[in-house]
Amino acid sequence: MAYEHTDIERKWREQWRKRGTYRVERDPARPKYYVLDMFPYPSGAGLHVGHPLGYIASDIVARHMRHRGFNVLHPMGYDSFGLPAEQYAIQTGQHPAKTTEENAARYRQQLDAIGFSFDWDREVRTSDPAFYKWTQWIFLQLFNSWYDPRADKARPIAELVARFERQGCQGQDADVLTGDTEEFIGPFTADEWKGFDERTRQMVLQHFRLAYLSDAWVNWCPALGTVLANDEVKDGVSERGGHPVERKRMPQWSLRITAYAQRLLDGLDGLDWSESIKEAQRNWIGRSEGATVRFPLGDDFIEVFTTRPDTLFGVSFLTLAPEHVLVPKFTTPDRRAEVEAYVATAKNRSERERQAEVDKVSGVFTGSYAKHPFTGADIPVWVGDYVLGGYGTGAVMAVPGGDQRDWRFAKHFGLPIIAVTEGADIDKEADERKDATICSEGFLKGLKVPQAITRAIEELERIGAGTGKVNFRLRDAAFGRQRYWGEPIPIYYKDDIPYPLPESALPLVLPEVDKFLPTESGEPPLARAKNWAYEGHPLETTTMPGWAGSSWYFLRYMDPHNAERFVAKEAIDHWGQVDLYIGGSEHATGHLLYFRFWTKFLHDLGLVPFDEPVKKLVNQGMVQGMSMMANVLASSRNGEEHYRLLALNNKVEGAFERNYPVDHVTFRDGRYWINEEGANRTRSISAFRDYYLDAPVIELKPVVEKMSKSKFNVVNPDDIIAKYGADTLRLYEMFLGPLEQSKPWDTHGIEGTFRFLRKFWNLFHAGAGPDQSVPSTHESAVASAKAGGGDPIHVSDDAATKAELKVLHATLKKVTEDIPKMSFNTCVSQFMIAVNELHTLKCNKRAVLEPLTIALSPFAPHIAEELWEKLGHREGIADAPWPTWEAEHLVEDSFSYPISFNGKTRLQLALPIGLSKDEVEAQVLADPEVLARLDGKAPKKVIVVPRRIVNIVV
RNA sequence: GCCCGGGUGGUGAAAUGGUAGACACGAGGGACUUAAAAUCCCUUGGCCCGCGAGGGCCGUGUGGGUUCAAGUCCCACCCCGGGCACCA
Repeated sequence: MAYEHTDIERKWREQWRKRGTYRVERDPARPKYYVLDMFPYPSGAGLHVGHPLGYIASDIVARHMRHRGFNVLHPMGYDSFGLPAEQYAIQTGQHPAKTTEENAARYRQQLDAIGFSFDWDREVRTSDPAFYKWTQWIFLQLFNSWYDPRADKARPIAELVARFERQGCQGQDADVLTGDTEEFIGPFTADEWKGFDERTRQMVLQHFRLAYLSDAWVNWCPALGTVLANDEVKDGVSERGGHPVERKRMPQWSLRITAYAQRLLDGLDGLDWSESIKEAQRNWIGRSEGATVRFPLGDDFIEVFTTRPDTLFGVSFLTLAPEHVLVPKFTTPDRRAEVEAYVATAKNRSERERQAEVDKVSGVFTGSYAKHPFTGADIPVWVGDYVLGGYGTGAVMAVPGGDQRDWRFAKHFGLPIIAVTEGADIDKEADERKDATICSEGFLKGLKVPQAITRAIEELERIGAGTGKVNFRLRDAAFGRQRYWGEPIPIYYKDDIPYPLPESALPLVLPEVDKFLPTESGEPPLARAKNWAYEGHPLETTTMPGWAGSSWYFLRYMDPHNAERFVAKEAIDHWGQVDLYIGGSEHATGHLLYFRFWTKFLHDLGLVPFDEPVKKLVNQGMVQGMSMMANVLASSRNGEEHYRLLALNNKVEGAFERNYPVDHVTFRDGRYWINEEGANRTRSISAFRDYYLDAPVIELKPVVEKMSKSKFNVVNPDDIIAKYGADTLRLYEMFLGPLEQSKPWDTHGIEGTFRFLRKFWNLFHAGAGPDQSVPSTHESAVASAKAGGGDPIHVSDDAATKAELKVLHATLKKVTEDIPKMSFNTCVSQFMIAVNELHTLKCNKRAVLEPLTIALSPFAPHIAEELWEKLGHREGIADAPWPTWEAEHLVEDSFSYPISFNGKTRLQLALPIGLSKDEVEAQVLADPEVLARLDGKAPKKVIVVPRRIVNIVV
């Protein structure tokens, strides 16, 4: 009978659900394995064929490990808070919860159709109060913790308070872990602490809490009533709507991830992650060693960070960032107007812009002079937007002789350029070499750069003008969003001082609001809620960002229904770290860094026994779409002829004989783009051409680009499954190429994997019925399936031949070795080879087909399960032990040696396996053809690699 | 500019330093069929010689090198993709 994938797959989807095949319980008797996919956001667009790529790979590993006797955790859920649902809500008034519910249902339907072995009983959603109760709870732990530099870990804030009461804040404690914009808090004594009022105490503690409220620079858009991310701002206006955006200091919740910078950096070394992701994280954390230097100015000072204290004698001016807090103080009255004007424009430019426009030098003199700590010379203080407020101290000591940006600034404003290194041509450019010798006058003269750095730091520390310091590029993470659809932050305000909600008040459930927009006065949407208060005190109105829930969700899967704890200790102890995490590389520095940060924090509190969430990380490549571009010759109104590009997402042949939906035509990037899917109205291509282009087609060519709805090149897995089945889809996605690589999707290639499954099926059914050569109709297949799956298969219980066993074991070996290497494409190829060979051998032996079915089941679970049942098994295939390969079946009697002359293969010679090197050489040199080629000459050298090659050098 | 990937047939690709192009698509030819679909068989990197059996030369982005032997290792460069960047 024919391979009726639709019926088989429907049958097993139901059976697996009924039987609870993929439900998983903790089993201490077995070793555990945790396979996780990156948390998806259930978007309204549904899945395209690129999305399941990683899920299929992880499913294969999960199923494989289960066959190997592991207790496998393989869950799925939704990162269901997020912007798209909120935007949709703003536009339509539909509650985001409803949109989210619908989208999740659609996702589920699509995921189910692919036959994943997810344990859906463990599904979690970040927008579910039962889940975000614990996200809020972790936030409270962060709020109630500080980072103790002595222990190098987070500790309860109560310990810090006790410490202040005992000995105040001195030394190391006073070296507070400030966020990027906090003002410096000086040391204080225990008595001073006791004398502080509540407001001051809370303010001081904000400087230590790991979740803290502080004033931070944000891109504020008054028209939208919201804060925008850097990439939502272009040319000083919002990308959406073009409203003006200003840089503004606003109270913002932040997480002190900077406290973990060094540990986040160090932890990377032990991880089995791709080097590119680890590098991206290292760059993002951006550790640099150097020194802070204080330049006195009146009763105050300017502190800078530099990696080159050896160039101190080359300092000719200081530059402050426009947003630096001391700018107003150091501006002299005669300069005030000019400085204020400059600051007003400069600080409103986004950081992106300031960084992008390298050649535009701008700045202004404040009128003040600071004292050089070594020479006592007067150093003019400037303001320049090439200095960023958020990095280092927001001020630089400018060394035009040693730093190209300082050099450009000095050239532009005619400031002195002092040579700091020997051999520098400072008229042309700064000398940034790190192997130079210092030439500037002073005690560093003649030293090499590294020695000079050490010496300069010693001197700075000796005279109390500075200290050696490690600086990080990493900044604290903004944690508040002026949005509705996120976790409410469990904070209330009493006399404007933030206090945490008690644990008993969690979850703080997202309130109903009349509109999902900011209030008229610019408050976030939550300010619209009635009675948004705790015991009469107003509640925080910002919500958490998208990455909050995803920073710890992997723990919740271990114990998803626990109402008492975020996860039970026994569950964490059993499941431990994620053994394999699969997802896109776009999360390199966002999610994956926060994920590690939260895990380390929870580890510090003794809540989890490990401090890295993921042992092995694999990034799947992108599946790209294929767009067809047509070059057409078009005439414009003024009569000029020029080429236009027209894109189609279909094959070239006959493209212009079909009808195209006009509403799927867009003009973008100077091109027309058409899509032929989903038409309401259609217009023939000739009419289309007349209407739009009036032009003949000149050329058609395919273009590979991102698969996306906006490019009309999306391929929906549902369509593929309807035609070929989920097993074919799974195999084909894996067959496309290495998992990590990006590759274009071409539906045409799928025929090969479909044919393979049919051939595999036919191995069991050849000669099984009178009509085997004639495929049965769809109706008859349904009927026989209803009869109880008792369709005849035709397998023999005879012993397998040597040749058959060789095919089987070669395949088992390849697949067993390649799955752990994530090399799934080669597995599929091997299955194809096996089936082709068994077909040639006319093999229908149970002894061969049964183990092969188990090996195939992680890749194509439906067909495997169906055949498994037909082979007479009552238990499902999921727990069938993985068949092991045996080397004895792979030994050959002879090996066909490629005989090469000077490295070029010229002939083949079959020789028995057991021969020694010398015997091989003797036999080869006795061969008539070899002799003929040697033409009487003696070979210079003969290389014999047993079972590999013979190379004759002449 | 810096840091990661990657360049192999018409296409997706394979290849512990050891027969480059497995496997699959597409294409061409053939069988079966009234026909189509499905299935099966053969050919398929390029060029050249030969009626044929067969044989030769070239070939893994480019140029060098190491080696008996290089897609694979080393050096220099070019191109494509991704990330980061006035980071002091």
